[in-house]
Parts: sequence; C-alpha cells; structure tokens
Amino acid sequence: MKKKNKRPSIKDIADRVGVSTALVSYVLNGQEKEKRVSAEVTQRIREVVKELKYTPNQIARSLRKGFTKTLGLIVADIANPFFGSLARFIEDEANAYGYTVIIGSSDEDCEKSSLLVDTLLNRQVDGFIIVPSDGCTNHINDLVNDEMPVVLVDRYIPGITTNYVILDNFNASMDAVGHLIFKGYRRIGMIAYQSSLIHMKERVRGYCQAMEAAGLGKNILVREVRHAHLDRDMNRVLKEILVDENKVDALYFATNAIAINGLYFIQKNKIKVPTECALIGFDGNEAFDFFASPLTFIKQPIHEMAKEAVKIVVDQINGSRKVAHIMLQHELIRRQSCG
Amino acid sequence: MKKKNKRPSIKDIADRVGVSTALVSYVLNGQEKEKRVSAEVTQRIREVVKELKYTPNQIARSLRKGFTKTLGLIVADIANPFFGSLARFIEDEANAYGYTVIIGSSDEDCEKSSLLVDTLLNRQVDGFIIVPSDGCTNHINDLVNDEMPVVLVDRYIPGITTNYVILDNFNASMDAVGHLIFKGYRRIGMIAYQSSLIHMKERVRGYCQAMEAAGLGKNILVREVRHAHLDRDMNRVLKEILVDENKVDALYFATNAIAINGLYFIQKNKIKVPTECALIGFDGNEAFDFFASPLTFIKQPIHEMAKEAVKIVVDQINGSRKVAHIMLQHELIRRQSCG
DNA sequence: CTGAAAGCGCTTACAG
DNA sequence: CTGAAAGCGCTTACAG
Repeated sequence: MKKKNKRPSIKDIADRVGVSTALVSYVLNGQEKEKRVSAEVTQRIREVVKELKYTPNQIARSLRKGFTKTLGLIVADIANPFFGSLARFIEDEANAYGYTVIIGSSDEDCEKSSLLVDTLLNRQVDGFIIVPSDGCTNHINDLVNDEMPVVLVDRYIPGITTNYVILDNFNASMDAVGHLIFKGYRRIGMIAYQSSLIHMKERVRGYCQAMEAAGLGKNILVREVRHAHLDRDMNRVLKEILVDENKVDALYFATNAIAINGLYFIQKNKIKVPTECALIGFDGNEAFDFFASPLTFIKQPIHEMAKEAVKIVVDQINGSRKVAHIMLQHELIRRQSCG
Repeated sequence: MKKKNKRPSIKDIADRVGVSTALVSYVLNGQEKEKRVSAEVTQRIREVVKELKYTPNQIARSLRKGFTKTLGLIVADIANPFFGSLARFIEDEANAYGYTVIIGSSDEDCEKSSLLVDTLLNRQVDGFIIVPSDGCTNHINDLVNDEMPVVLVDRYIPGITTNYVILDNFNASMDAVGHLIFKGYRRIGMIAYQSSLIHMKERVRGYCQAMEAAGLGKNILVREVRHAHLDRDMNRVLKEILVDENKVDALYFATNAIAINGLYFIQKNKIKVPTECALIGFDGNEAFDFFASPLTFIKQPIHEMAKEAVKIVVDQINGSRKVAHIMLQHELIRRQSCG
C-alpha cells in the first residue's frame, strides 16, 4: 500500500514556493491573469509543478466541485461486437469533451443494470448513457426524476420522458423485408428476441407492416427466442421451420447475435443460401462476410449514435433542459444472401 | 446541473436521528458492534438511511481513505473481439472483488497509452492492468518505480521487473507450425506485426524454431506488416507471396486482426484453402468459423488470463510484494484449413 | 497581488 | 455508549 513517494499535493508546491495554496490553484487552473498572480510567482509555481511532476488529484477536485467529469455507460455486453464498437466510439467522443467513461455490462438483466446504476451513482458520475434492459423502467425513472442527465441508446422506454438516440427500427425492418419481397420471396419468417423492449417491437412491427402491405399478411411468421437461452431456442425454432417443415423461403434475423447463431445452424445443417433459404441480418459483423453466401444486412450508424449520445448527455450536464429524441436511419448493405 | 434533490449526506442522517456523524458512519460500515453503538440508535439510523435512500458518496470516502476501489485497464482496442472479451472477463472478476474498472483504448499507440495512464492516475485508481504498447517502457517503468500495483497482460516488457500474465507464445507458435509440418506442408510462411513487443518476437521465434527443428530452415519466410497500415501492407505482402509468386503452401497469421485481413484477401482472390494454401490463425473468432474452410487456430485462455490478472493486481493492492509471472498454455483448435 | 479560512462528505483517533 | 474535531486535497469567496 505505501507508495515509495506519495504523490505531491498542492500544499507541497505552495510550501516549496513559499506561497499559499490559493495561488497554486489559480495558476494550475490558468486563472493567473484574472486573479492577478505576479509573473514571478506564476513562473516559480510552474517550475516546481514540473520538478515535482505534480498532477492534480481529481478525487479531491471532484469532491469540492461537485462533478467528476465521468460518464457512466451501461451496455448489454461489452464483448458483443456491436456494443464493443459503440463503447469505443463513446469512449473517444467522451474523451474529446474531457470526460472519462466507466463501462458496465448488464447482460440484458434488469437487476444487474440496477446494481450498475447504483455503483455509478456512488461514484458520482455526471451523467449516464444507458442501453436499457427489459423491465428497467423503475431505476431509470428514478434517475430521470432526480434530474440526473441520462440518454438512452439503441432503445428507449416508452413510459419515460427522457433523451434517446435510436435507429428508426420500424423503417429499417420495412426496408429489409421489402428487399426480400422485391427479390421475389413470399414466405418470409422473422426471428426476434422475446422482449417487450421497443426496438424489438418496432422491428417486428416493421416486418408485419411490410408483409401486409405486400398482401402477404397470411404468411407472417415470427418466432421468439430467449436471450438467456439463445442456443437452445434457436435450435428448436430453426429445426421446426427449416428442417422438420419447410415453412419459409427467407429468414430475417432481428439482431447480430441471433443471426450468428442462425448461421451456425444453417452451416451445420447444410442449408443452401439463398436457394433453399434467403437471409438478412441486423448489424454488420465480420462473420457475415465469410459466410458461404455473404449476408445482406441492416447497417446501423454506430459512430453517429455514439456521437449524438455523448453530445446530448454533455449538453444536459451543462444545463440544457430540452429533451432530445434522435432517430437515425439505417443503410441496407446488399450482398449475396438474398439472391 | 441542479438536482431536484441533492443526495442526502451522512450529516442529513445524523441530524434527522439526532446523533453525530460518527455513529452514522460506524453503522454504515457495520462497526456498530466494535464501536458499541446502542441497539436503538443503530436501528433508528438504519431506518432513516432507508427512508432517505441514502448511499455513500464514494468520492468523499476515497479521498479520506486514500483508495478508490477502482482498477485502470488499458487495452489496445475495446472494439477488437479479443480485447472486448478480455475486458468483459476482467470487469466481472474485478466486480467480484468489489472493484470497478475504467477501460481505455491505446490503439497500440505509446502516446495514447501514456495519456491514459496519466488520466487514470489523476483519478486515483488503485492499480493497473495494462496491455503494453510498443515502446511504452518509460511510463510503465515510472508506475513500477512508484510501487503502483501493475500487472501486464498479453505481453510483458523484458526490461521491467513487474507482474505479468501472458500466453506461452513460443510454445503456441511451435505447436501451430508443428501441426502444419505434420500435415505435410513444407513452404510455410508467417505474417506478423512489425513490433519489438515480446509476444510478437516470441511467436516469430517459435515459428523459426519449429521450422529449423524440421530441417526447413531454408524455407523460413516471415513478412512483417504495420499495425497502422494493416490493409495496405497485407495487400502488398499477400500479393507478393500468393499471387505474383507462389512462395508458400501454408500461412501462419500471428494475430486475429492479421488473420481476418488475410481472409478477406484470400476470399477476394479466390485462393483455395487448404489446397492452394493452408492457413492457421491466432485467437478464436466467429469469422473463422464461417470462412469457406473453417480456420484452425491457437486458442488463448482469455478467461483464465483475466482471472489471474485481477487476482494479482488485487494482491498487490493488498500489500503483496512478490512478483508474479504467469505463463498460460494455448489450445490448438484443429479444423479444415490445414487439410 | 496574496493569505487565511471554510467547506465538499466522509472516517477515525481521541476524549469523556 | 457518544460527540467534537481533525484531515484527505482541492477550490473559492472574502479580506486586506
């Protein structure tokens, strides 16, 4: 525990120079002009700061100032490529504003998410960027009611009036399914998470809408799988609709993880894409590129999402009271999996 | 900035109950027995804590106690799947010990790494887990000389006596190349990063050793590519050895990112694997599974690496002075890319 | 131009 | 069993 040399404090500098800590603080914060610190003293302080390799203790500063220049970020799982990139963009963007970010993974589990919020609150983060999990209404509501700066990303919670930046999931789904229809597929199935989260609902709604608009309402086939039992559920569902019975000629996977899982099944069962079944996925992924028939997919503007989220939360921290709802548009990346 | 209700402090509780802050602190820290706080007061304090939804301000606590229960983690890039998983395992492991982790990405850039160390130092992290970049000797040395708890992961720096947990890269390389030789390949090339980092040197050394041991010393062919210009360099190198001239019948990729990049080239140029060129990679990756001929690769024990790293740094924080050098063993995952 | 002092929210030796 | 007080390392209004 004992460091060879405990880090120097502002007091050490003041003593060395022979002035009060106030002057050191002023110089350190570039206020030597306003506070009219003499040129010699300023100079001398600068020297000693360098000599002692002084760097300010942000903890003390935070306690005094009431803010920490820290953002709390809660994602589903930092090891998931979508959230990994999102986190990386947020990290860079936040740094540009002088903020450090503390990341936590919720595993889409509401309890974990709530615990993370508590931890981050105790650590006095100045604001939150949250990918909310299913059923998280309560603790996010508490945050919002406390007027803590919050921005939800990837999804929002309909009951809560707060900032969010999301993809236009409905439209993205419409586009994906529309593309399949345009390519001539009629028996198009969708695999989605069993979730009451809005982004999932919207993706399903977009699918249904596109099907109905094309007069294919009777062909609507949505199978839900559980996040916590993805392998098992995917296996059961795909076996049912692709192997035991031939229920679809195209499949739309609602997320990255669902798609990857589906591709394993399809590869293992030697189902030919797109001849036996066309495919379309959500979010880019290197794995999609190497699949026998590279996957057509909905690309999310992750960088922009990160940028907007950080901007909004920083604005809120700086006192903005307006509520921002940002809806971004996707890009459809066309490749071979849809023929 | 102004919160509707500023969070209650220990003082608010004390006032409400009508006791001093000392008693509240004792109860909050479960010391009511040692400090002999009366049962009634303890009870009353507990009630008010609940009523006011009080949670301690860790910033104040940290300032007073001199530690923050925070770990600083520096990886090359959190968006890279290898570092993403590593970070996730470290997060979980650290949480189990009561630590929060702050993650930063260095992009293998020494300057960025140094800046991150400064930021984390200012934030008074209790210890560091670092994936060192090329040329980072100086600032890591400073940390070590200051007796700051540090553990290096994935690689270490030969000149610095400190803790590390790494893969036995030499042995892993020997095994990978040995496998190719066993499968009958003779003109085996290797693509590695241009780097003086020990993990890369060891991987190259293992390759050379395996080649020489098999009497294939004259066939040794190592091409180095730059991290910052991966695309360009890979393209040039692969064009040279696979397209313009047929210099190898097997290729060993020294990292995940190099392998992925190589696979794009091979896919684009329609080179048949393993008939025209066998392949072997480092680190698992979903993309490897979907490549036309699923890649044989060296699997690193990421979870164990994370576990050891956190354990070591926490031990150091708790006062341990012994230096730990952990070398983990790989697993060779055999699939179709080597015939 | 500079210093003494209060205070952020805690913990903890000390006194009673 | 309990309270008054010092102090962690800063910032900042106030006084001179």
